[in-house]
Amino acid sequence: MKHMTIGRLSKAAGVKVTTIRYYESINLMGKPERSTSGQRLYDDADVQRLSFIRHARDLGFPIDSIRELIDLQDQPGEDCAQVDVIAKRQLGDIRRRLGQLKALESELQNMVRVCKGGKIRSCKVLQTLGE
Amino acid sequence: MKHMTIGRLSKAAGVKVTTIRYYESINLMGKPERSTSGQRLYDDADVQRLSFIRHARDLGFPIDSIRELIDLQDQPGEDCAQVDVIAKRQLGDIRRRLGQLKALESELQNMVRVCKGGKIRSCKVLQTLGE
DNA sequence: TCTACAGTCTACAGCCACTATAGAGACAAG
DNA sequence: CTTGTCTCTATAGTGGCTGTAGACTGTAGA
Repeated sequence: MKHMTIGRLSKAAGVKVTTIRYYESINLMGKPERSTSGQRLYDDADVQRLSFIRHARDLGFPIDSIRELIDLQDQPGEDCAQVDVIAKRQLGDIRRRLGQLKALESELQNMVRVCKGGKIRSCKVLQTLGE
Repeated sequence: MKHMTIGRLSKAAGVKVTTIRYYESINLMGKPERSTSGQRLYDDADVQRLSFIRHARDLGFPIDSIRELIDLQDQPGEDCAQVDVIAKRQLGDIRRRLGQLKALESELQNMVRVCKGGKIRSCKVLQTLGE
């Protein structure tokens, strides 16, 4: 019994309406049934799937990884090693970005700290950037 | 005396040729002189400016902030407070992203740690994502 | 001088993951 | 019946580039 409009799915899963339609257009969400007037109709399974996607997106998983994870979910008898690979790849990605950001933070912090005011002519921040 | 081709500028500043042309198209780099056959010609001032841009990009400054910084550079008598504002805004940005990434890292790390192998049916990682 | 081959040119499409906009039709509450 | 909210499609824009196609130019070696 599908009865949920896209707006209610949106609230239930915490994903914007436009984003849901976007997910449909890239086949991340399947094509839903339609009412006689053409409105999309969803059920609780769709809420589940969309919540899964949202959580994974919140954790920074790219869409393609999410696609892989969903495919894997449909093979409950297989070994979960591949899931682990995807999650660890994502963790590695995040750690790499963390490292980069930390380096940027300290360089920027240094730049800002040496600024004692004054004219642009002698601005340490700009000088550092120009090096 | 402008004599440097775009390829040599590219190497001198560490910015790809296509990116230089892109910067020109968005008016971040000015329109260069051309040789009789139409090739772009640059000089050392262009190397300086492009290096400045590159360093700022490496630090994650958005193009629009870089535009502001370049504009400020052209007013050496003004107070550098505005430069400070831009740099601190960028630092704030980076710190916000750092905070987010750290949160993601620990959540992902937890997910991966509880995985003891087994079948997808009982995969903790997928279960956590589905919640 | 001929020939390779690297470099350069323009113009446009594609990337990711959406977001925004326009214009029209559908539905629920008062 | 009106008002306001929801939904529909289609298309363009975001940021910061990257990739592709097809043509032209410049240079080094045989």
